[in-house]
Amino acid sequence: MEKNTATTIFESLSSGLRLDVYRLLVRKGTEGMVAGEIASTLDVPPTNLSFHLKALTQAGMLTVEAEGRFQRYRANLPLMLDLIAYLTEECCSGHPEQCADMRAASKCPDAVLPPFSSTPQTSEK
Amino acid sequence: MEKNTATTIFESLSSGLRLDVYRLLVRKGTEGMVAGEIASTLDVPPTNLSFHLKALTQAGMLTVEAEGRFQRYRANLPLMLDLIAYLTEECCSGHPEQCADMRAASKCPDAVLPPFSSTPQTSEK
DNA sequence: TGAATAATACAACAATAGTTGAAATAACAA
DNA sequence: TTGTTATTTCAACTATTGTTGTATTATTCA
Repeated sequence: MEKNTATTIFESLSSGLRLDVYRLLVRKGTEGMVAGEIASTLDVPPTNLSFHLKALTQAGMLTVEAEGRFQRYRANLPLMLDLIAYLTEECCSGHPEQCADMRAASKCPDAVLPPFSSTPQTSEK
Repeated sequence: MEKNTATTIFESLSSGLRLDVYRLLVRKGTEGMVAGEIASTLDVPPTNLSFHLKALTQAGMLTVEAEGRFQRYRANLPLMLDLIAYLTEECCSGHPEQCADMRAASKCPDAVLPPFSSTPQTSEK
């Protein structure tokens, strides 16, 4: 993953409203929601929502599909998993026992750090 | 996790420089680095780095420990794992088969979505 | 003690992001 | 066709963030 891709993703989730949108769509899964439905659910002006949907979509966090005059948005979960892999790339490089310690300290020990659990990731700097 | 915690974390990683700092420290593991070492490695003015270290530390992404007149910074990996759990909370609520599909679409299929892995494995439907 | 070093705080300015209402575009329905 | 609905684009304004140099605090060492 490119560094710019990662920062754009983080930027896209750094607003409370955009985070609400993304999490709402994660819950909806493959069904997704159309723009107006999202706007009324979160009680934001359509023009403002459109601004944030654009940011999320350009970051790749959402996909959009036209349905007549509606636009259906869905969360792009695979991209999130790729981001996680990028973040933990070369974690504790050369010292896997440290990774195990940190993992155990999480409230969610079932979350597997990709480079620790499996084949080494290719580092693209 | 509080929503404000999550947006502050994303905000803290939305700058290219702060992302460089975080990833550098993830690689260093429990050893960490002192501020001046980070500044010279990334070639940024100390005053500017200090600004960004403060943001990352206030977001909880870094810990800091005084060593005489040095300040040693380390990445807080457990918080990242908690963030992942928060993001994928209630993913595809009620439709685990969708989660499996999305997971398979990732470049990193070994990355386990926490709420999916802790969901009862007995599939009905 | 006094000089040197590590790091942060402050102030000023430059740059970017967020919100809103009005207007434009495009699809549907009567 | 004409009117209605869904969504986006645009322009203006407000608010926030990023960078830099200087000053300050605190620690080490001669």
